Amino acid sequence: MAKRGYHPGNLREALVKGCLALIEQKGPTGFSLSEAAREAGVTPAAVYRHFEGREDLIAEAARQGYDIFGDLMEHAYNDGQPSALTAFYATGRAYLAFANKFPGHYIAMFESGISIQRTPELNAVATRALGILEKAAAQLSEHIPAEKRPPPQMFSAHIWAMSHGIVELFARGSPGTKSPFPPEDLLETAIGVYLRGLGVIPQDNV
Amino acid sequence: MAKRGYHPGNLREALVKGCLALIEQKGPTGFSLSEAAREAGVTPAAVYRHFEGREDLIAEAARQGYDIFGDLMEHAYNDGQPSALTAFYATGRAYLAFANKFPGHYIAMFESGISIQRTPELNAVATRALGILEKAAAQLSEHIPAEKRPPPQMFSAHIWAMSHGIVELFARGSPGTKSPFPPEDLLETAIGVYLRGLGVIPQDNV
DNA sequence: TGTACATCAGTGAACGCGCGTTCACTGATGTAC
DNA sequence: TGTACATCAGTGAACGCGCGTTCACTGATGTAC
Repeated sequence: MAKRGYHPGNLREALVKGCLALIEQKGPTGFSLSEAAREAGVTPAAVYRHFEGREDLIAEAARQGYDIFGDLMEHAYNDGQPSALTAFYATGRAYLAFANKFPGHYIAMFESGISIQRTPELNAVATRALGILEKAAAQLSEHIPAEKRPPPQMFSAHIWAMSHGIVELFARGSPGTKSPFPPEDLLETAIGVYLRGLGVIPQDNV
Repeated sequence: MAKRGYHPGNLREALVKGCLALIEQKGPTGFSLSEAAREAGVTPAAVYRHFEGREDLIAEAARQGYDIFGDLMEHAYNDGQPSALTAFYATGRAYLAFANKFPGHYIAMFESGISIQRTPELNAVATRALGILEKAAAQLSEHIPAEKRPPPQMFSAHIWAMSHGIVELFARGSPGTKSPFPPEDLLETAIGVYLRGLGVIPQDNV
């Protein structure tokens, strides 16, 4: 029988889980390393067996987040095939769904202030996830009349920014800035208007 | 001759200023009340003469931010008159300019997690500022063919989200997510595409 | 199968530190006469 | 103009607290023979 708080082999995961729970409750800087240890039922000192400190712990949470995020985006993208349009919409929706379903990871990734460049591994996993959005954008942009086609990178940056903005302002309990529209509708409509502006959807086909 | 650190009459402002500097350097939760006091050259206890605590101090920074923001947006809006289109573009640009020029205020307003509902005064000043964006949107939406006109609130929510997303991801040193495009261009192009999608700008007029 | 030993992942005590908050205090400023 | 007094905005000492970090330690697990 294990002693209270004795987690051989899985403390690392338990700490990340506790960290995520705390991030959701108190924000990325609203808790201490000791608190995270307590959450996992363990002495603060034990944390140092697995992480260099608080930042390192959050970076690991973000890393896992980008992993999940990448998978989600990839699935959405593939499910939308072979239509470039459907695939593109699906990745947008997946962004929002991810933020809803994994708020702790989302915060660790986009609001905690930890750098994507922090470790090569974090960089790689983030690049992969965001690359899928760019791929979807590139594919769709082939359908755009050449003379009004923006660079696909700009294209995906726009959609990313829009999704992120909607999440930040309207989807999470961003304080007091509720809009009268559900965030999903907001995003859906925004992408629709945007794509019409690009000529990907015909003007009449409203 | 005043003693070192003796600020009769203006400590309140000095504290807000110090707080803004610290927010820029360390983020909205990266400093303590004592640090803010030190920044203003004053004992921690002195802070309690003017604020209830750290949160209250940040709320005041946000309040001043919304005030400035409202003025900026209003000027931009008025300068763009009488063209609804020009006025609208100008408010979008003003959003970005504000984030650039007053990063501390911007963070206090949109990233510190303090609620717009915190005090009636904060609520009022925020509502005023954001109302200008809605006004510009409403005015512009009169130019949109009725059958494809989204509610102006949705319209302004889109532009707000897009601006906010661009600021968060690309304009401030958001870690490692530099895009190859200047944020101003990103926003300008995004709004252009979006307005084309709405039919406010003719499709050919690219 | 049993024993001896190395490794590993935790404990818990200890440390110095800066924090938030309170309190009686002090000295500068403003006001009445 | 001078004086007495109230008010106001700061000081600085004190407190208890939780934090991060270190360290020697312990006992469970895995491995060799």
